[in-house]
Amino acid sequence: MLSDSESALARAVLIHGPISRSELTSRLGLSPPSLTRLAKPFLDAGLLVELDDRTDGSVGRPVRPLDVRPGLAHFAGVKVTGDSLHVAGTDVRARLVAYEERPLHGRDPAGVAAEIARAVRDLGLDRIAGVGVAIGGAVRDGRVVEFAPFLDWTDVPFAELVEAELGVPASLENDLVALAEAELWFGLGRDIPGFVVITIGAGIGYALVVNGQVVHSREAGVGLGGHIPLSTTGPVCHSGHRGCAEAMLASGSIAAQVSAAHRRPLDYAEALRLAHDGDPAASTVVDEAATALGRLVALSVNLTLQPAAVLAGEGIGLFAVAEARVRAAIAADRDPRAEPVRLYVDESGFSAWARGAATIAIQDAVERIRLDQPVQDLMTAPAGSGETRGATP
Amino acid sequence: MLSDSESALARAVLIHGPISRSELTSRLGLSPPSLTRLAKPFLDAGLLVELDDRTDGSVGRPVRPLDVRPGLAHFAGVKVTGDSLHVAGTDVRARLVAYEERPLHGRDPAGVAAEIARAVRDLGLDRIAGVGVAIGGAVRDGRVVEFAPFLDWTDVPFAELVEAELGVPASLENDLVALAEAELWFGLGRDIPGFVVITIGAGIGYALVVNGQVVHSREAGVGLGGHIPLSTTGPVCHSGHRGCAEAMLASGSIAAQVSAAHRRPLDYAEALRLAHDGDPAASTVVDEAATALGRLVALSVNLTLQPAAVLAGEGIGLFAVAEARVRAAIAADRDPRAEPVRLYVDESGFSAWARGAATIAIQDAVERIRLDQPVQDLMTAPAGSGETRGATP
DNA sequence: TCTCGTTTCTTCCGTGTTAGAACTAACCCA
DNA sequence: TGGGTTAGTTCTAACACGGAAGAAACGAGA
Repeated sequence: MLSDSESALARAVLIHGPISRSELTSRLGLSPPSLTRLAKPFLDAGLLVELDDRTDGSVGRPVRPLDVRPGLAHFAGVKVTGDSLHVAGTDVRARLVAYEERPLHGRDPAGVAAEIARAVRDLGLDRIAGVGVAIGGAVRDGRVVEFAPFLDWTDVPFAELVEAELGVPASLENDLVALAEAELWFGLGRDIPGFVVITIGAGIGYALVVNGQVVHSREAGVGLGGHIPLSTTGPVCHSGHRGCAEAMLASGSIAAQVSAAHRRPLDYAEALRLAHDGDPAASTVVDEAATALGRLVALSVNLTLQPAAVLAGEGIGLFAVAEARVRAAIAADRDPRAEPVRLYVDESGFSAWARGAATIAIQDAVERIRLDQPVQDLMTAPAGSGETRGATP
Repeated sequence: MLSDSESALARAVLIHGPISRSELTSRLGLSPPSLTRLAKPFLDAGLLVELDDRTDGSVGRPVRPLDVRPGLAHFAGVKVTGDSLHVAGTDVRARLVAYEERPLHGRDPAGVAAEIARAVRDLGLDRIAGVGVAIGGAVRDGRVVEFAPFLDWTDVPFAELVEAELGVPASLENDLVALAEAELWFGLGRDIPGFVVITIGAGIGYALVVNGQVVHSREAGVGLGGHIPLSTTGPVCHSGHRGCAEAMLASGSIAAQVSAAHRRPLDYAEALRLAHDGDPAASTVVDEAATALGRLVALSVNLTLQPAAVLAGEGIGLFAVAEARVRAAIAADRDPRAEPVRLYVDESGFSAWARGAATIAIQDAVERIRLDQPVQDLMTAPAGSGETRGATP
């Protein structure tokens, strides 16, 4: 187990790419001697390397930036829905190197674990140091699914099952928490200490980052953000809320409204395309949705006091079609004296979920680092019973 | 300046009252030897004392709980509005020992500072170790008022002015942040790491605590929580929002609605009394307000993922009159799978604001502790230019 | 070409914080 | 009176950290 400073160093190099010791001093609040001392074991173990970044024209001794050793490891991330697996292979920085989507043939935990193992193996990646699994529902300690409504699971020790099938450490997390962690480590959060995450797609998801930490409340698993009221005239969601976020923004609801207007079945992509092409019925629905999205963003940033938002999810195409409406709705519900909301759109659609899952595996791998062992052990370390993810109350 | 562990010890003893070293080990994550070592300088300096809590019947050596030395110091807290000062004298745990409200005769900063000094002196307390000032508006570094709309101030170095008048270290903070700090240190937050704070009164205030930290965003000074839309049919606030939190909940708005219905001027207290006595017009207005309050609580806990809320402010009487409506409205906007919202009502009305201000002074005094000086210096230490409150970006 | 200035990084070393082991203190109970 | 139990202390080794001074590696100018 690493000390706090060692963890901070590992995280900073992982997140901020090649970075010199001198820049790390200010970022970590440590002295130059400490950085020399802390970095050496990482270099000796082969986890970090020193780039010889030849001179950039400035005077003085040239910097020797530290970076993660190239090709150190791969990670896998799996988002599990009720009927499909979305599987990503990534490098240590959660950049996609492989991605596949495949249907899920059953819901019993052992079978799903086996399918995950097969899908991860089929990615064909070597040196997989960990697999992250993201799931809609409540997760305890990164190991156990407390409940997952889409899979009908209760208290399933799923990380164990995946580890047994795959022989690689597995990490479990709520899908929205995982996505927020990905944005915090490898997306927007590298520069901003707090923001909300809103996902649109089959459902509406919500997560929150404050003071550089993802809010790990049990609330996160329940999906409270999905039924925030946004319109008094909109359609009704499955739970009976008129004009709630799900009713206004879920792809199925938008497709159904446009289909009804056109009296023929249309899917979400077609609905967006029609709106983009100026079809009046589709435009009305999409404009209402965009206004609702803007209201949701404004409400959440106003109430969380975080002036930034990440929009993601497989239904994010809505934003491209109606960006102006979204921004106008945000501005309308935002005090002009407050700073404008910074909006970041993650265009990667569904793969963002799997990338979030991989981020969880990466974070757990960082916690597993042992500097007194050769580098291979990062990949072959037994999945300890002492995993700490989510263990803090 | 104290080390991190020393600060943690000071804070833990201050907040958790008489507390044994052994309990502190688990709370601070330190070993018994460390607690012996850390506590000794505080005892030697006379800041803490050892209670000899005689046996409670359990076996083993009896505990020697640590506590703050009784009568160590007093603090003053002042909430400044556009036309009044609310001045509290407290002990080291922000418990009121004196309270006074007086009109403000002018708005120029020097004059206000002089009136504050006079009011604090008139409390008649000895050993005042610091004065906290809470103000509606944005505050920088705990020293400067960036802007305060009710006072028409911009960039006023107000802490300096108060220190010059009073000869005691002064600490400045936004009023809602101060109130949230008070709840975090001496109220609800002692047991719960995250909650929202909603105040009702002349205006509607909002603050947020996550992971044991008050969110110190610049947003806090703007008052974004006050104009959250809560009803489509309610009255219009000064800024033109129909059914916003101010329009539904501010005491002036409620009084005006009831007055209009009765065609005679009534104040807020009378409006509440009429509603309590079953007057139909007043009941309608108050019930709508209670429903709006419940919606606001539900929205904020749902979007901050914090299942607890503190209600405070001088208009809090509304809750007592219509508690059932408030709770019903919360439940209606809350997913039944989520845990129920824990509601804490701070009944102390206006003095809660001044108590918040005193809390800021207490926190700053803890940061000023020097263990190598006799205890008197806590009270006579010069107000250093190196105050750190709010200095972190 | 040689020195000087500049910036980065390292070595050496003193300081201060921490916890493990063993111990003492202070009680209850039989 | 002596054993059991829990609280707290003393001693000490480990170690993380930063200050001071120095080394490394460059550009710039004489």
